[in-house]
Amino acid sequence: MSTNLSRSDAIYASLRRAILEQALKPGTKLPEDSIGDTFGVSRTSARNALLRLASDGLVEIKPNRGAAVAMPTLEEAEEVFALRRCLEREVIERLCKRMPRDGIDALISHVREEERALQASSPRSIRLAGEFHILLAELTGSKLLIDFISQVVSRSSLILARFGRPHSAECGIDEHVQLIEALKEQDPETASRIMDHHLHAVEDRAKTDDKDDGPDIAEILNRYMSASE
Amino acid sequence: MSTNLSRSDAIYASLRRAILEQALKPGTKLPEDSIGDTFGVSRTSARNALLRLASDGLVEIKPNRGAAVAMPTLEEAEEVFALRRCLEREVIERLCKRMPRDGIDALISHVREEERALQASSPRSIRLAGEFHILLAELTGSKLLIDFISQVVSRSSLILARFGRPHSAECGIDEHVQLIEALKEQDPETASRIMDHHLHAVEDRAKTDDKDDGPDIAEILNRYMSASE
DNA sequence: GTCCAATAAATTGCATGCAATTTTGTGTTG
DNA sequence: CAACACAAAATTGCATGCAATTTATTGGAC
Repeated sequence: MSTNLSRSDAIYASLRRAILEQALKPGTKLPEDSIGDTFGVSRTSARNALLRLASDGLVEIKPNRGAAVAMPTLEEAEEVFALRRCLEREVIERLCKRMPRDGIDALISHVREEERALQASSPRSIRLAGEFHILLAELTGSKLLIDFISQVVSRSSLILARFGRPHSAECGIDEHVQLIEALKEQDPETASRIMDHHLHAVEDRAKTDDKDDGPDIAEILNRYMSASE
Repeated sequence: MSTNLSRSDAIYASLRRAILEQALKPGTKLPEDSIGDTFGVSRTSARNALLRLASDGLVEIKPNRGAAVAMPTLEEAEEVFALRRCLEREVIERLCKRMPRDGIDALISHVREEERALQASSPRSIRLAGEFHILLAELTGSKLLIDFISQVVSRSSLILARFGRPHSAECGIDEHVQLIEALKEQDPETASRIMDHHLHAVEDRAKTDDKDDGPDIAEILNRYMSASE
């Protein structure tokens, strides 16, 4: 474990990543004991991490029944995307008013990384696609907006994992490129239109009905645990 | 303790209420041991409740330093109100499109309750004022929107507790009444204008600089613990 | 009086164990 | 075969204790 991260922080990061990269599928049980064993810690730390993931909406905890990766319904999917559109519109409006000095560069750099991950067929590409949107929110400088965007983006990923084609990224990179171009021009109308179009495309991609079962939890967590060291 | 509520649920509810009614002021330390002692449970349950309150933004937890009621800065205050305006606008738009069958009655009933609490000079009036907004969100039927509205309303209460006059409610009841009238007419423009005006008024009221120190934690928690039984 | 170091006290991070609850497996019956 | 009852196993909710960290107190020096 890294010196600065508490045990529960490390577990949180690993589980989060595994869920967002679709290695842990919706519905996958996450027993405290198994997680604790896998990370070589007690249930206490595992439980803390699960509580945090639950508040992010990535995990569902039912009393006396344990934790599992959240299983969004189609109804919830509608809600998430509707609210996401509202929030991302707000992000775009704010960024057209005020884009930080290195904002455009950071976005371009991020898209580069998305491209590299996609070419390498790395599972990271799925997570990075979502993180582009979180980066947009970060550029607004509003902590609470970042938190809310992060939640809707995470939930979108779950929806994709549940209802979309296996291992498909939720965003097209070219759509991100177009958005950056519009943000450069600081035209709220165009940028908002592109974001709206992009989010509808994301939503459509997320709603192809296709499901399969996931492999053994410890196996997956081992991979993600190593990655966080 | 109620039969259906877990220990941490009961503690969460009591602490939340105490914070929202301004009995526990921003910055108040919340030691696990004290809370556990007050409620007659171990630290485990106290810690779980604190973690939940932290994810709501009502409590701040720092590693190795413990938990305290959140202390919003003026900067955070700006953010919260800006985002709140965006979200409440979304609520209003949705309610003008679709108001549930008993929606208006529920709102009127709630305002009645606000009035009664205000007449009785009950600390509940502060909490109820915020809960009017949460009720609006509930009428949209969107779980996630309720969650986010709940967070911004809670944080607004903290801001008021920090920067506003002592024991002042964040909303004028007449403003709520006006809003209900506008929702009855299902006119999104008017309703949005009134809500915006209302939220600016709330924000102004929240920014009178005045602070004082709070009394003993156990004393306050005892009062709120009894109330949850 | 202020400042510093040492000590004591308070508190958190975490592991562990037990009781309660839920899930799974097995055997019996129709 | 399906349905049911019961036992065993797995898991959660929670309390408790210990080590680590932080905060408060005390005493001494200037």
